[in-house]
Amino acid sequence: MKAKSKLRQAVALLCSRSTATSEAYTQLVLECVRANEIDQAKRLQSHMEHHLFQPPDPFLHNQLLHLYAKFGKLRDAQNLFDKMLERDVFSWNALLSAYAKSGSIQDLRATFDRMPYRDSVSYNTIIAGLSGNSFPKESLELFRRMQREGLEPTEYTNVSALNASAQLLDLRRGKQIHGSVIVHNYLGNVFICNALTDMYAKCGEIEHARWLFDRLTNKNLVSWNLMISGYVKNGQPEKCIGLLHEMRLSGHMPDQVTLSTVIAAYCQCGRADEARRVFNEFKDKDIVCWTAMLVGYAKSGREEDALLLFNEMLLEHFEPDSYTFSSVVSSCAKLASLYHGQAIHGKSILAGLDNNLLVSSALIDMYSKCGLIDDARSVFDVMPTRNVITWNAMIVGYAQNGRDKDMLELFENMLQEKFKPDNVTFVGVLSACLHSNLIEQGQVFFDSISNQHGLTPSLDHYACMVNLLGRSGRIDQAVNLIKSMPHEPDFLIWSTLLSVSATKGDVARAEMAGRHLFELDSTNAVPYIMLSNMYASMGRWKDVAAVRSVMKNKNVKKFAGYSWIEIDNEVHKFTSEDRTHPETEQIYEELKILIRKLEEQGFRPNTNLVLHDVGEEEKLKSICFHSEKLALVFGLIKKGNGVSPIRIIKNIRICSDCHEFMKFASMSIRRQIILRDSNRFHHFSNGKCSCKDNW
DNA sequence: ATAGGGTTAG
Repeated sequence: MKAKSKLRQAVALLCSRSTATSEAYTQLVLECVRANEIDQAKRLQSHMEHHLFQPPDPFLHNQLLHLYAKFGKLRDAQNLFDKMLERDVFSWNALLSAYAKSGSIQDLRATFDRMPYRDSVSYNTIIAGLSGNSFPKESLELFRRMQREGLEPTEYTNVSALNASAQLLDLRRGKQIHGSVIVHNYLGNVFICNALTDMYAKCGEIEHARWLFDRLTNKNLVSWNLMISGYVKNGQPEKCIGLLHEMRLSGHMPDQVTLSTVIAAYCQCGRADEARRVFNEFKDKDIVCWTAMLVGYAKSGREEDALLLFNEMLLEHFEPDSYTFSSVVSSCAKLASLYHGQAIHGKSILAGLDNNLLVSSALIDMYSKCGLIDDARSVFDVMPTRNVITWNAMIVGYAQNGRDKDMLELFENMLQEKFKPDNVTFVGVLSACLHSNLIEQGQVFFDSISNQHGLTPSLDHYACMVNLLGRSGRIDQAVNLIKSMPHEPDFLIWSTLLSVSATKGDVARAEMAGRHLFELDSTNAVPYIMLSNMYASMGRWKDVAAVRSVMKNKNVKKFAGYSWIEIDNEVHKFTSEDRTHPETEQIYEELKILIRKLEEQGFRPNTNLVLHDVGEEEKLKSICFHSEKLALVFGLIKKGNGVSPIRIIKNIRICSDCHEFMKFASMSIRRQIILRDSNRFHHFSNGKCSCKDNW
C-alpha cells in the first residue's frame, strides 16, 4: 500500500515538470508494470508524448503495451501499438493477447493474419484465446496448423488444446494429446496434469480423471477444484463432500471456486441447508458464490429462500451480474411473482443488463409465467441478439398462454431467421396444438421433427401426441403410438394415457395405464387419484373405495393441492376448505355472497365432480370452497376496486367446476382473472376463457 | 509475452 502511494507521488512529481529524461520515464514505467498501476502508467505515457522530444524507447513502449494487454485494456493497447515505430514479435504478441482477452474473435483472427511473423507464443495466444472464448473447433484447427507449419506444440499449447477437446467432449483427441504429452515428458507440469484431469472428467471418464489426480504429487488448489467439479458434472455430488474434507487435511484452504462448486454439490444432493451453512461460514464470498447459492435454492424448489438471499446480497452491496439476474428472475417465474419480477427487472435496467441474453430470456419466461405474455413479447422485441433459448422461451410462453396463432407466426419467423429448432421448441409447438385442439396440425409438426429437422422425437413429444390423439377420441391410435416408440414409455406417457382414457370413459385402457404406473412408482399418488376420480365420475363408489384402501395400505400420500395469490409484497396460500387464514371469516362470507350472485346469473355448481359418496349438501360444501375460489375472493377483498387482472397460481390442474365459476366471475366482477395451473394458463374475461374450455 | 478451476436463461 505504502509502495503504491510512493509510486503515485513519484509519477505526480515527474508529470509536474515540463522536461524529463527518457531514463526517468523508463524507470517509472517499469515500477508501474511491477505494481500493475495502469492509470499511473497511462499518465506517464501521455506526459511523455507531450514533453519528450526524442523518439520513444521501443523497450518502454513494449513494457506499456504488455501492461495494457495483461489487463485487457484493448483501446489503450491498440492506440499505443499504432504509435509504435518499431514492432517486433513481442509487440504483436502483446496486441494479440489484448484481442484474445477482449473476446472479439473476428479481431483476434484478423490480427493474427496481419502479423508479419508468428512464433509459438503467437500460436499459443490465439489457440488459448479461441478455446477460452468457447471456440474449441477453431482452436483445434489452429493447433493443427501450428504443427503443419513445423512448430512443436509447447506445454502452453497442449493445455489449451486439452481444454478445447474437453469442450467438444472429444475423448479421442484428448487421449491423443495425452499420448503426445507423455512422449514429450510434460507430465511434471501441474498445468498439463490439471488439464488432463479436467478433460477426462468433462468427457465422462471420471475414474480415469481420479486415477491421474491420485498420482499427481504436486497438487495445487486448481487440481482439487477440478476434481471436485468433475464429480458434480458426473452426477456424483456426494463424492465432493468427502473430497473437500481430504483437501483440508492436505493443507489446502478452499477458495471461492471451491465454495461455489461445493454449494452446487450439496444442493444437488438435496442438502441446501448444509450448503447454506458452509456458505455462511465462508468469509470471502464473491458474486459467483452468491449466485451458486441462489441457483442451489432455485434448483431445490426453494425460490422464496433464493429471493430472501438475493435481498441479503443487495444489503451487503454486491452487484448482481447477468448470471445472478437470470437466476433470480427465473425464481420469480416459478413463483409467478410479478411484484418481485418487475422489481428485479428494474434493477437489471439500472445495472445495464436488461438486454443481456441470459437476463432477457429469463425475463421472457417470467412475464409469460405471470400471464403477461405481451410484456414478454416486448422484452423479446428489443433484444439485440437472440438464441434458441430465447425463441423457445417466447414460443413456450405463447403456447402456455393459449396464443396459438402468435406461436405459429413466431415459429415461422424463427425458421426464416435460420434458427435451428430443438426438442424444447417442439414441446412448445406441440403443446400449443394440444391446447388449441389442432389435431392435424399437431400431427404434421410431429412428423416434421424427424423428417424436416433431423431430430429424434423425445418422450415429451410422444406424450403430447398421445394427449392430442386421445382427446380426439383416437385412443387406439394413441396406444399404437406408444407401442411404436423407440423409447421405453415413462411415467409421463402412461399418466397421459390414463388421463385421456379416464376422460373418454375407456376404463380398460385407463386401468392398463394405471398398472404400468404402479409398476414404475407405486408411491406416487397421481395414478390412484386419477383412477379414483374416474370411478367417482361414473358413480362406481365400490371401486373408489378399493383404490382408496390400496392407497391407505401402501401409505401413499396425496399431495396437497393449493392456490396462491400475491397481494402487494406478500404471498397468500390457500388449500381446499382452508380455514387457517387470519381473515377466514370475511373470505367465506364474501365467497358465499359471490356464489349466490353467480347462481343468479346462471352458474350451477357441478357436484358430479365430487369424489366421495356423500350427501348432496356435503358435496356442495367441498366443491364450493376449492382453494382457487378462496384465493379469488381474498384478492377481491384486498384489490376489489382495482382494474388490473386478478392473478392466481395453482400447483395442480383446475377442476371444471372452478373453471366454470371463474368464467362467470370474470363477467360479474368485470375484471380479467389470470389463473396459472400446473399445466397452462387460463385468461378469464367476459365469461370466456383463453383455453376455449380445452385443457 | 502465451496455459488450468466455479455461477449459465427454455
